[in-house]
Amino acid sequence: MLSSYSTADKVLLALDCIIFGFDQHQLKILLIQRDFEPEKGKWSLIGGFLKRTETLDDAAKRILNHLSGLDDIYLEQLYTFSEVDRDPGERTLSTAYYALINSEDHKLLEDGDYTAKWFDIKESPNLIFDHNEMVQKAILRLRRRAVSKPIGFELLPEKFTMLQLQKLYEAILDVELDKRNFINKVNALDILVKLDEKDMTSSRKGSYLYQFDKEKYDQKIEEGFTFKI
Amino acid sequence: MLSSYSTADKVLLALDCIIFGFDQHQLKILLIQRDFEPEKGKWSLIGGFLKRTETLDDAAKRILNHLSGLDDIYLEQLYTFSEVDRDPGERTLSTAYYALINSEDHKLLEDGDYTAKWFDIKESPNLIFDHNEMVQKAILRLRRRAVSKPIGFELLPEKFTMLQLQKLYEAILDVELDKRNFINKVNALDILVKLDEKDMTSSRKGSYLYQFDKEKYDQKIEEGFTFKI
DNA sequence: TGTTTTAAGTGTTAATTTCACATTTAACAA
DNA sequence: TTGTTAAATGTGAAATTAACACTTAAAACA
Repeated sequence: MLSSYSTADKVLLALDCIIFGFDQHQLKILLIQRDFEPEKGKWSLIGGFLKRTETLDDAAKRILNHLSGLDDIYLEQLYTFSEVDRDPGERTLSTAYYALINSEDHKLLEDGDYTAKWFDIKESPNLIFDHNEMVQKAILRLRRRAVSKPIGFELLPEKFTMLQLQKLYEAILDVELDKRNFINKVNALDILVKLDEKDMTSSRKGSYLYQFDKEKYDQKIEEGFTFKI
Repeated sequence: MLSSYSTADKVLLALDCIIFGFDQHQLKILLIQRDFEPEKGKWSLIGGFLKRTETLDDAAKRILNHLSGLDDIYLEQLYTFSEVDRDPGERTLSTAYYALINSEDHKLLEDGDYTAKWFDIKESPNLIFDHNEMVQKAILRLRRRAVSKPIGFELLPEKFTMLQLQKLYEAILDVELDKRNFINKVNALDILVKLDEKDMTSSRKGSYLYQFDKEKYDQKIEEGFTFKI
């Protein structure tokens, strides 16, 4: 190997977080207004730079927490973007992370330093640099993920109705699903507990609430099962 | 955003290439003996450092070519590894790339500076740093990839037998497949041309050779079809 | 020349999964 | 009590997948 440590170039490594949110209806994305040059004032993903003493996973969490107040979010690495001129300021690579959270549960910080704001995914503004590309890639990954492992149970309120779960899947996959088939498939997974309680806000009859059985779920994951909507 | 360019840390960014090969029987992996400290003499993935003026894709190609003589290989980004002490020499992150090639077609350079050598995937030596982990992750990705899109047609000789194709899938997936079902599924894809020629090396009767119909294949890819063995 | 040997080639059936689809029911309101 | 609203429920047809064994072509050999 000809290149050794001493002669190799060092680079800036940024992180950008694609945070998807679900508010019972729509898939949203969390963006901030960039407060420094270049591209000051434009919308961008939540981002920052890696420090020498942390892993990428740690950095993604730190940056997300710092810029949005969000805590305890499971972030997954997506891809490292490396076009030479992707950031006109300085040669910077960026590792993108993504997460899917319940945008109603997690309250955003609202102080003056920066503004993090939820956008409907279909109406989000144009983003700086290669951030649009990052979002596209994250959506594709999220979809593939959603149909292979049950994603998003963690996303809903602790108790939720089948319809809510279905809406979540419909939002992620951007398709309409058949109610009966959806219920049958989810029930076949055997990872939900049907409660005696009903949610009465949406209809006269009320709809049963379900809870997610963490133990069974973890067991199934271990067995390596896949979910296919 | 509080961190700006000037205050951010710069880091070394390495690349490591997981090159899978197939020689009609086994899945192999290409390794080299490291010729500098730390860990000099131990086996490792083919790796090097990113230069400031190139993309990761370009760097991966350059490094692979330089250390193995392999050219024109399609490499795909796998993951960026970032444990703080993953490289005891200096704080270094590494983006891993992987590829699958026909190890008989591509001849390796054989000069004295370094030694690249194929190992049976099931008998490969222990590797330095986190390279074992990289290989594991690459295998999983390759498997997922293999069952969703037809991979590996490019891997075989131009003309190949059904059995060769089946062996390739068996090697990647590490399972045994039923001959009849395999043939039926592949034929259903309608992307192979059956030739009048036979391969007489393996049996008295001889087995028909097939060729891969690039045009049909590209068209199917465009239509977004998936392959499921 | 015909008998043996070897791997290639081939098709059917049962089981499972997926999809499409319409009526009844519980609760409240009027 | 009647009307209204959304929730709950099941079946049959179609498609896909999985399991499975015998025949055939060609060369080798007697």
